[in-house]
Amino acid sequence: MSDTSTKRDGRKENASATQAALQSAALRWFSEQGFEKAPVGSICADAGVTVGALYHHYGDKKGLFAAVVEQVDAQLVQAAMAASRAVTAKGGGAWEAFLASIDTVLQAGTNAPMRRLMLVDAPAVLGAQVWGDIRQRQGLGAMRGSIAAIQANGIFQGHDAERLARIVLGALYGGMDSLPDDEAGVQDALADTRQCLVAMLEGLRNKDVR
Amino acid sequence: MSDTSTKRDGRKENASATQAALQSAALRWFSEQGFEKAPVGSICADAGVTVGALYHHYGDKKGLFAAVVEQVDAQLVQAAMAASRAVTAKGGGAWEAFLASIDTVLQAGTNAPMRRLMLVDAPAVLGAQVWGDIRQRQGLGAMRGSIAAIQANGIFQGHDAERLARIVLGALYGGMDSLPDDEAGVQDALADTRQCLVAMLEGLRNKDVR
DNA sequence: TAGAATACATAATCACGTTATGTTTGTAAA
DNA sequence: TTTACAAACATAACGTGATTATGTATTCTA
Repeated sequence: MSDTSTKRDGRKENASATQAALQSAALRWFSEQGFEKAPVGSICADAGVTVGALYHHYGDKKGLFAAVVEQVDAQLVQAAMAASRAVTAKGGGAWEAFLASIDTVLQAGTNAPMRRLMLVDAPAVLGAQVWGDIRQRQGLGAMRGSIAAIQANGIFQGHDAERLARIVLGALYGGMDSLPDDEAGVQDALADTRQCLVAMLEGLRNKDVR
Repeated sequence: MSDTSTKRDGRKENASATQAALQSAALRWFSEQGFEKAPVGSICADAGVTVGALYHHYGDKKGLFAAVVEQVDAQLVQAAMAASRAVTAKGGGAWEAFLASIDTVLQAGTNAPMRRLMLVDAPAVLGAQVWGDIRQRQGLGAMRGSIAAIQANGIFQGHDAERLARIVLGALYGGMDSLPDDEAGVQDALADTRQCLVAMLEGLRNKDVR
């Protein structure tokens, strides 16, 4: 009588529900207060569970943090790829699609708390190994893919895609750092930042290095 | 009888001696173990003082860390400026002098522990305010000065020097991130990284943006 | 020379992450 | 149906390490 396709494990449903609640509460605390000043007790209280649940699912505080970081990073990659595809769908070339994805990341960098979470706390808290793995799966991997794609179109030839990806992302992060924290005038700063980045990329594009 | 020019405060001498010992020990612990895994007790034991001395001079652990970071950053700026001046002294132009200073920073980035200390731990531990002030006084300020100098030579015109400085430093840090941790092959990677960076900068240099 | 301030040392204290130990509940086998 | 087992938590200590409160010696100043 028990249809195996509809038979679901009530435990797993509950578990993923508490995981979602924990990650949601954790995202708020981590982004608003930073990793250090976000007590596990507060996060769990917000999520409506006890610390036991947290340690059962994530092992430790860093584990929960890693899950949050990867989730946010994945969403950003999705948005960037969507923007890229939108340009392609409208007949844009690989280069324009590439720039569109960069624009998306820049726009996301407008959010200061998110910037700290992803670019400041994440590398420090998670360490080179864990953070490196997450980057490879998400942002860095996507950027490397994008660069490899435009390299296939004859652009950016002659250099390691991995290295180019890191340098481009670094410049992108530097540009995000130059954005003002307050809301006013962000769009102007954003436009100027974009121009600088595009100029550098165009230079890299057209130049036959060495 | 007391000659004011030679009369020195014995307390201050002792104080600066313990500060030097403290910062020296702290630099070792912070660079080798990272800020988190460097107990104040161990640092003080290495320095030959008790925790009372640390809290008397620096207020808290972060205060000591900030002092170490600023000291290291200042030394790097000194080295970069020296390299730049050396090029100028040999008849090189402003552009070549600029590239020489960048080379110096890149070379310093070869040291992985130092990279974590200055680029990973520092922003996370000190926070945007304190770290931003240190950067303005040291690395970022120097880079902004260099860019303003070459802008005076007709290069990099039409953009905010502050923004350009952040973007260039970001690209530089991204390039440092792409360097292998092991010793072998660092020089090759360094050379390739340098080529990428120079190409981007040349692009920014020659392009009349917008 | 008295007083004040600096420069520490020492010994609690306290916050917070972690863990050890229960308890419940769903589920699969007997 | 019952038994057993494991996942999914809750609860209450525990331990570590940063901070602080307090004491003391030394040096300068008035």
